[in-house]
Amino acid sequence: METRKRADARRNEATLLDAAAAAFVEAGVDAPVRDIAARAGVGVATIYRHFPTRADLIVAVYRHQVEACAEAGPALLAEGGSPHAALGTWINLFVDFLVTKHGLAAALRSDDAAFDKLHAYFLDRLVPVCAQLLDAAAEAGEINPGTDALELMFGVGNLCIGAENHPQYNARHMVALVIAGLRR
Amino acid sequence: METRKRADARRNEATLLDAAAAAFVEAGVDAPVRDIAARAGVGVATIYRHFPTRADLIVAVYRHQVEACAEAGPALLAEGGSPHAALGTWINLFVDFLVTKHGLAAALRSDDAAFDKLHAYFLDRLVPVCAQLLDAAAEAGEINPGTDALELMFGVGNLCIGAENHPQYNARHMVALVIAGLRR
DNA sequence: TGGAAAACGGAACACGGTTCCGTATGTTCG
DNA sequence: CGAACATACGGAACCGTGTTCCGTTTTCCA
Repeated sequence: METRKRADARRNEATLLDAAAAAFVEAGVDAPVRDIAARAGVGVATIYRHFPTRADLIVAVYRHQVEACAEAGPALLAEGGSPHAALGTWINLFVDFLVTKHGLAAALRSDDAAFDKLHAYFLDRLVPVCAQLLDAAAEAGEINPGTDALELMFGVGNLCIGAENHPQYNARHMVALVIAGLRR
Repeated sequence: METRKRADARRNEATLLDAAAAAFVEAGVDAPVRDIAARAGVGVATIYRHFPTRADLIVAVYRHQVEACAEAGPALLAEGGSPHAALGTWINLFVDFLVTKHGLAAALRSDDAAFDKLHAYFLDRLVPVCAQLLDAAAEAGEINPGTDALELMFGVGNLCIGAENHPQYNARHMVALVIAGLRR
């Protein structure tokens, strides 16, 4: 069996997740480490012990939402509508997720090494789903084949940066153009 | 006449522009203030005296290139080809500019107040040009009207973030999709 | 040439991430 | 039950970067 963690450690981890989630809502995923620690009533080192990089913490906080998004892909395809429509709907789910998490899109695109894990997690989990949707649409002759799923996800992620500020900019409009541009 | 600046001040300003340009090429537009100062052989305060915010420095370094891009818009239209093609070519000029300036796209999208001037400068200078091209294409019936030039520029800028790293991502592919998506 | 005004340099400060280490607490075994 | 060990903790200390302050130097004009 795996070595059992100490009770206080498990308790602190849960407390930290709550505190981080709250801090992220208020101040974005760049919320200062000290703030999160203070909110949870622990020392800063405790955060680093449980989540060595900020990416680990972000992944832990949002893991279930990412899973839900990943699982929605095949479900949309199974509904039997047009694959292109399914792709569009799914991308919009992803956009909804990103734009409601202040700064997450910016963190995702960051090339800072600390965010490699975040990058890897999102890509590992979501790119295959996107690829599946792209393949289905290409097979149905609705879009031109040859678009790389990774590139598409990267681009959509980029389009979502700064969407929550700047009210003049609506990421969904640009994403819609991209989806339209895929059409054969 | 405007109050004449001291000779050493003018000299330092020119030196700083050179140093900053060099630093930007090597380390991107986020190059540490101290590095730029050291390169120019001046103290850090001298930078702040001449360019109160980083945005001022960036604008000063790239002003002529932005002007060139702005002037290319009407020129492309005047060449007599299809307005939609002109729009595509012009956007690609803009993309070329952004992706060769490490971190500039990221700075542009930043909502940090320090970059307001950078934002304003780019938008004031380039959005009208983009709008002109959009209008021409719409009038020619090549694209659907209703796309906001500001939104398009913002989106294209976002797509260029991180293009110079991540070799798997080519901003131009995504931009091409957006341009294609504009088509009626 | 003298002195006021302009400009300078670098030390000092602020702030956020990261690490270290002495202390406290949970756990296990006699 | 209680001692001893491992685990986890807190917060002070450290580092890098942007920003400001102030005593000193340079320019320029009278």
